[in-house]
Amino acid sequence: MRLTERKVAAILRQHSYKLTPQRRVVIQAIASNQDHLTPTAIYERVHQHHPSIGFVTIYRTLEILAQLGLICELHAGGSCRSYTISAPGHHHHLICSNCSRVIDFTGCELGKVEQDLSSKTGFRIEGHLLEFIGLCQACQREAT
Amino acid sequence: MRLTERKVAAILRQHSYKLTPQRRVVIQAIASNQDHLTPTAIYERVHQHHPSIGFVTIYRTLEILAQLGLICELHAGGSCRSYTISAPGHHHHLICSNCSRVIDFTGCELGKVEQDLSSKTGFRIEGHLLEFIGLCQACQREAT
DNA sequence: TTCTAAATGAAAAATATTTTCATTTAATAA
DNA sequence: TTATTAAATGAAAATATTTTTCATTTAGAA
Ligand SMILES: [Mn+2]
Ligand SMILES: [Mn+2]
Ligand SMILES: [Zn+2]
Ligand SMILES: [Zn+2]
Repeated sequence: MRLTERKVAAILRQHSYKLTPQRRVVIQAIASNQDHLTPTAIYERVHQHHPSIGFVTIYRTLEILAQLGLICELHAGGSCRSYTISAPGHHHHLICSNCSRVIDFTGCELGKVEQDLSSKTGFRIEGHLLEFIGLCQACQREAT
Repeated sequence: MRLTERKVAAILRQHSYKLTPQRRVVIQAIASNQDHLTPTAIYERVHQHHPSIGFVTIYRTLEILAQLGLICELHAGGSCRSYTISAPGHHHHLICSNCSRVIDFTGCELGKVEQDLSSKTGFRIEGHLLEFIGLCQACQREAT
């Protein structure tokens, strides 16, 4: 799904959000970059050409765009850092995007993928994190 | 690897770290819990029985324990939240634990795993994040 | 015991994120 | 157009998270 201005405008309007110059600029900053940008990185890029745009607008815009599915949010939510006893490098989570419940599961088959990647990239792979995001049963019901 | 007090003591000593009462308590808090605990959650648990322990000690202790591989750190590093253009729910990263470089890769085979999980748990799965952690070639060399 | 490198807690600094509120503006309909 | 108004903005303050600094205490070795 290329993220054309037209499309963004339509989707925003559908939800009675306005397409403001500030939002255009934020979208442009994200769309024109392959990397994952932190709010601060986005702010800095935007700020160069539009010094009047503040941090608050960045945060608010990101929240809306992510909610509408126009951009994708990784490792979201306040402080997402956490600790657990060492199960060295194997983590498998099933996360409910609504209620944030986390279920651990076992039995992933990533050995093959891991080897391929390792030989292709030269990385010495030490562990992995596999997270599925979705809606738990309770939250599916609740969503009517 | 059960995390016995004896073992922890040995490993700490090996690296000329001291085994202090505060560290005992933090380790105990993490080891006695299945969940992933944020620094704040750990602080709160510890604080109930040992109100004199401060936040700084928690943070410092977590850093050391993680570095020694005694505990496992998830979604680490300051602000780990970031945004990218929508590739709905598919994310595959190869992350260097030393220099933090992130490489995207394609072609994971998770359909089967996803279906199994879905039918086992009732989750409606909408996306996933697969991250391999390791050392990139450059950092392997550097580590001599 | 004595000694000392390492650890601690308090406070402050640095970041990151959210809330509040007065003002401005995009979109729509006269 | 112009008027209307719900939505958006920016500044500032409030909150939350993480790191740094430093004077004091302590674990562990001798
Ligand atoms: Mn886990
Ligand atoms: Mn990615
Ligand atoms: Zn749920
Ligand atoms: Zn590297």
